[in-house]
Amino acid sequence: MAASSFSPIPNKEVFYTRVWNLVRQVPEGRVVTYGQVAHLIEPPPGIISRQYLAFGPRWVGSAMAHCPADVPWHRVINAQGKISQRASGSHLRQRERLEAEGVVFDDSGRIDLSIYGWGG
DNA sequence: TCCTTGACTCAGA
DNA sequence: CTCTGAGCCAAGG
Repeated sequence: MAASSFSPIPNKEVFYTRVWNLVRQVPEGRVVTYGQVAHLIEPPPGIISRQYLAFGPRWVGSAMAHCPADVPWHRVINAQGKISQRASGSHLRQRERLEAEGVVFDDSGRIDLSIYGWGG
C-alpha cells in the first residue's frame, strides 16, 4: 500500500550497486567470474536462495550491462574462464584491456583462474 | 500486458 | 573435450 504514492527503489537496484562495488575492488590484472561475484556479495533481502543460485550470475550480467564507466567490467568473465561474446562487440575490447593488464589468454581464449582469478 | 532476448552456471551424455 | 537441457529472472518493444 505504501508503494502507491511513490516509486520505491527496487531491490535489484541495490543488488546492482553491490555488484558494482565489488567489481571496483577487483585489482588490476585479476579477473572474477559472474558466479563468484554473486557468491561474494550479499543477496537482497527477501530473495529466495534457490532462485539466487540459479539466476544470480545472470543478474550480475544484467548489472554489468548498465554499469557506470568507473566499473572495471572487463575484469568479469564467465565460470569457464573465457570472455562471453556479446552482440555489442565490447568483448573484443575486454580482451584487449585484460591483455594490457598482463592477463595471458590460452590458445583457446581461456584465462587460467588459478593464476589470474581473484583470490587465486 | 504479452513476447523476445540476454555480460550465466551446472549436470548429464 | 563438446553439446544440450534446465533454471523460471529482468528489461525493452
